[in-house]
Amino acid sequence: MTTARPARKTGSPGRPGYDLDSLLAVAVKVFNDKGYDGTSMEVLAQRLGITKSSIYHHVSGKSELLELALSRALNALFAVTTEEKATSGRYIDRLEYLVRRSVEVLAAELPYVTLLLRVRGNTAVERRALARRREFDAFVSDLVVAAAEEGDLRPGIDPALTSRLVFGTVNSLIEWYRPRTGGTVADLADAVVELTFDGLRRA
Amino acid sequence: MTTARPARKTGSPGRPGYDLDSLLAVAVKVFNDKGYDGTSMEVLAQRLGITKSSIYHHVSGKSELLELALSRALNALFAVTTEEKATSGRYIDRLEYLVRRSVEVLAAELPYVTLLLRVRGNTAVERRALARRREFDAFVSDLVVAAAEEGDLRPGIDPALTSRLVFGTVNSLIEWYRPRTGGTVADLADAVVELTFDGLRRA
DNA sequence: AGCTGAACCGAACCTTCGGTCGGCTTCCGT
DNA sequence: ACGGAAGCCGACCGAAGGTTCGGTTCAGCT
Repeated sequence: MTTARPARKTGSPGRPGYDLDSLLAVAVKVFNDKGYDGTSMEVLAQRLGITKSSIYHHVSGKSELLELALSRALNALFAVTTEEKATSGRYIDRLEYLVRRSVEVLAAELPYVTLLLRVRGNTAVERRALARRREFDAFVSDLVVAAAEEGDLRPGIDPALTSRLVFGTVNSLIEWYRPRTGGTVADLADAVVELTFDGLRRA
Repeated sequence: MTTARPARKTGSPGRPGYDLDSLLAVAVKVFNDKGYDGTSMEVLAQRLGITKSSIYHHVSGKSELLELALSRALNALFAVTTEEKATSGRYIDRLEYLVRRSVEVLAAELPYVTLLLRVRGNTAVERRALARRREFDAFVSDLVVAAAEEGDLRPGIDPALTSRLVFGTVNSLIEWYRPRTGGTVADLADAVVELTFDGLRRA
């Protein structure tokens, strides 16, 4: 199960090997495979092709790996909330845009977002991440409420419930979506938006 | 964090305390809280209000607790696939019925299904559960394909993708649904079915 | 009263875990 | 050609992990 280690991009001084980013990428993959708690530094080192102690040259400990990964996911998601199309125009259009972009971010940063969505809150690092995630959820929830107030949603829909379901649909992508398997990300986003906004049944 | 232990129903011989079912219920709750790998037998014992070793009177080990819980969830889900309304009639109606009943099962067996949906496949027990879960997924996937062939789905819909999205929506309920918070389970099932089949946008 | 069955306890066991320490190797720029 | 920077290793440690074992407590039955 030992993976060959990647030659780092030349041009920088020092021995070739992992830099923080390439190491993090492997670590997150393993975390997603076995779960954070289920991953020991030992097996992580094996998959990296280096020893346990070498990991501590790059990070201060296991929890820092987690923190770096979670921050990356959260930053990518929050970046969407400040894009222009998410902050102006009719609310249902903002919502559609946000759903579409969320799918795209999720696809682009799949391993990191996956890890984020599985955090349980066992440690301080995890609890901080959960708090930021709730902020993001609130942003979307507000959009649904506003879209309902503008009269663009089907009548009789509960906004709070709806935003959770929509989110659930998007987030569930991590369970099966894998890059370069079938269509493009844009196709995927189209399908999600279509199902969410127009439904399954023939009109 | 020590929880008082429940008095078992009298009438049976032996010292009062936990029986397998009541113990399992607590264990699953803790597993969902902290994750299976994140739960030590020590903290589990604390929450039970008994000692570590006492747990081994009821089960052979940590993994048996997991196995019992996962079986319970899987049996409940598979039971739906043999109900009459899931095996006869137009396929889109079978599908709608299955979605509705899945929501109900998920609500009724919430902790157990939650645990099931978080399994990663680290151990043999987990891998067996994942295999059975894939069987269930295949059942639903076939329904969507058949409904498309009967012409009851919106044109241009990819059945494989759709079944995954629909399932994702249902399964995402475990992330936030809690019993006795707001409406009944039937209301919830209605909302899920409505969003899934008729969509969000005003017609 | 005495026995039996179910549930429980305490202390130990061995393994695995996350983390530390001091020293070595490989590359780049000069 | 050589010095510093970046990367790596092997041996080790204390703590926490799951599990075992011999013995104890408590309720109901006869």
